[in-house]
Amino acid sequence: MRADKRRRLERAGWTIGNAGDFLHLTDDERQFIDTKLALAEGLRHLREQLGMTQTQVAKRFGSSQSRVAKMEAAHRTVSTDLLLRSLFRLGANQRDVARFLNQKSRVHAA
Amino acid sequence: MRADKRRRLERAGWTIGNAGDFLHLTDDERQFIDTKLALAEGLRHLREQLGMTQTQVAKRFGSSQSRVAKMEAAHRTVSTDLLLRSLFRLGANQRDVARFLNQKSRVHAA
DNA sequence: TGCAGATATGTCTAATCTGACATATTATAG
DNA sequence: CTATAATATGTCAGATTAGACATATCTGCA
Repeated sequence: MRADKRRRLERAGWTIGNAGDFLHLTDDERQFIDTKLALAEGLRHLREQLGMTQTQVAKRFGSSQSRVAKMEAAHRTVSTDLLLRSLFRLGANQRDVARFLNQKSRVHAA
Repeated sequence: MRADKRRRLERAGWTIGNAGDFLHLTDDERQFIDTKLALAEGLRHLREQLGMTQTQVAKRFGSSQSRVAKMEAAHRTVSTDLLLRSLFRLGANQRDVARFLNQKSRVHAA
């Protein structure tokens, strides 16, 4: 992995010291992170397709813009429960979610 | 929905008074529950395929048998984060998870 | 029936997540 | 550049979830 991916993970709240540390993640932890990132990206795409701002989405969710930003960043304080519920609230269905997961992972082992 | 489904949801910890109450769930909440049930079933099938008991799985997870039982029951005190992490720990990958989601939901609107 | 292994349920405390809010950064128009 | 809308980051208190443990129920089988 290089800088771009690294930055994404760090922005997502994963405390990563360096690439070496990253490699300490077990395979299943990596897959879990990939899954979260996939859902987060799906949420962002869905919102953009709907032509909504994070603030508008937040209002619809009864949440705040900052939480929506964190959802889309797959921040560590955001659970997959929240991501899934949010996707469904924006009109996605299980098949859509499955499609997001099958999309090639955006983060690969270094 | 009928008794069997109803019982499943109740066992899963969803406080359901009656079918009418169930219908008060919004569509997105129903989809979220379906998703959780799909992951929970996937976990049970995976464990059975591996020929492991809940206790063995618990040991591997560093958790307890009771937690594993609750995972497989999609109990309300179990998050999708825990279900996903557990699936990956048992060797599933994102594609497998996506397949579980695409499996026809086992719970349908009444 | 009665025992043993497996699975299910209830409750507790610590850890994690949630929305709110303040504030910072970034992007776009004029 | 410089407003202004949009998005991102940090922190906190209240809500939810995690694992532990006790205990109950279920499932064969002698």
